[in-house]
Amino acid sequence: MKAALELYGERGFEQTTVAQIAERAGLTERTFFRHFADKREVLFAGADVLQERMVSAAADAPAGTTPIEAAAAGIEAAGTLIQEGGGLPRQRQSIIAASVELQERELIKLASLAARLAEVLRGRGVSEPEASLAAEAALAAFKIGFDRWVSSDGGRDLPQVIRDSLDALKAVSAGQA
Amino acid sequence: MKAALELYGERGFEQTTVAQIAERAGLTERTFFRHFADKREVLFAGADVLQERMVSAAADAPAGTTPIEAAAAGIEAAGTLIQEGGGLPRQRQSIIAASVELQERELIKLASLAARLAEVLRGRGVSEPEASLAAEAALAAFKIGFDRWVSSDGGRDLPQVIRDSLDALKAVSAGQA
DNA sequence: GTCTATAGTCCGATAGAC
DNA sequence: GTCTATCGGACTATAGAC
Repeated sequence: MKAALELYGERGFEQTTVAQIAERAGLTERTFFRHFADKREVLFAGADVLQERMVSAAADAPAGTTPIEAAAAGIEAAGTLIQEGGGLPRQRQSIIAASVELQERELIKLASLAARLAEVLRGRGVSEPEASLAAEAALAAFKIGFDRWVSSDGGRDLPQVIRDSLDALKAVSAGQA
Repeated sequence: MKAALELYGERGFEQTTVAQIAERAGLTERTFFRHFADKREVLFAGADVLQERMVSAAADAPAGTTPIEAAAAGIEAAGTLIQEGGGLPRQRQSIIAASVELQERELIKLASLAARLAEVLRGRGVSEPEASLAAEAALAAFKIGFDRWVSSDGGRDLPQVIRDSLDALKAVSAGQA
């Protein structure tokens, strides 16, 4: 997996073959596909942990919290976890940004997060379509906040950037220019 | 292309080979790939027309329209166009729903719509991140409205369903349960 | 660990439309 | 003559089957 990330960074995702990854890691191709369903999954190995963290945070929000704020708790917790990854998330994102195939995979992972978040909200008594809409809105804020955090050089706090994004989304939804 | 849609519906997308499509259409595999970049693109042949319609509608919104309402004009126009497709969009969606690969492609097309919409909003003087957030919020309402329209049997009006979704998103963003 | 089906690319050749 | 659509065969890599 370290070998895969290195090669994706060096030559690009499409230009890297599984054979090359296996060689560098001292394995066979067959073994690679045992660990990862396909070439792309290497980049999304930690997705389930992130999902769990987000779900827990949203589910643990105090009773009476509005749907959008419960969702906000989820995406801020996700931001905290990502920030703990240090420079790796940024490196990972630059690889993804260079490949349409990887962006497709990224988007379906985000969609899966939104679906789980909507599920949590429904568990909190929110009905449809409000649960799905709150979840999608929160994920939009998460995505854009994360993008801004990645492209900013510096030591901005990711959960805070995500929070600001969500607040901006609220404002723009309310019709503020 | 008609041949491809038939086969995807009959045996499923993954179980259909390009050779089978080509055979039914009376062509060769090579020719299929001249028309479509890959197996999935067949399902998204009209995407550029939809994008243009959406972009025009958003760009033509009266000056002074708020960002979210300009975006709303775009997604409602897209809904009108889809509705003119009759039963085809529903058939298309049932094929997509059965394949993760196709869902990935669908999501990146929607992301492309959001990106174009954000561009239009910036052209209208909206700054970032507000432009991207309004675009993403609108697309979320579009997606969920479309899903609800597809799963409803009846003759509901798609642009109206999308409009209702956006209004619900506004309400939920404002913190209403 | 081997074998195989399939997707998708590259090279070029051919032929009708205008 | 140029543009566009078709076809043929060889080739690589992914991914699944055995």
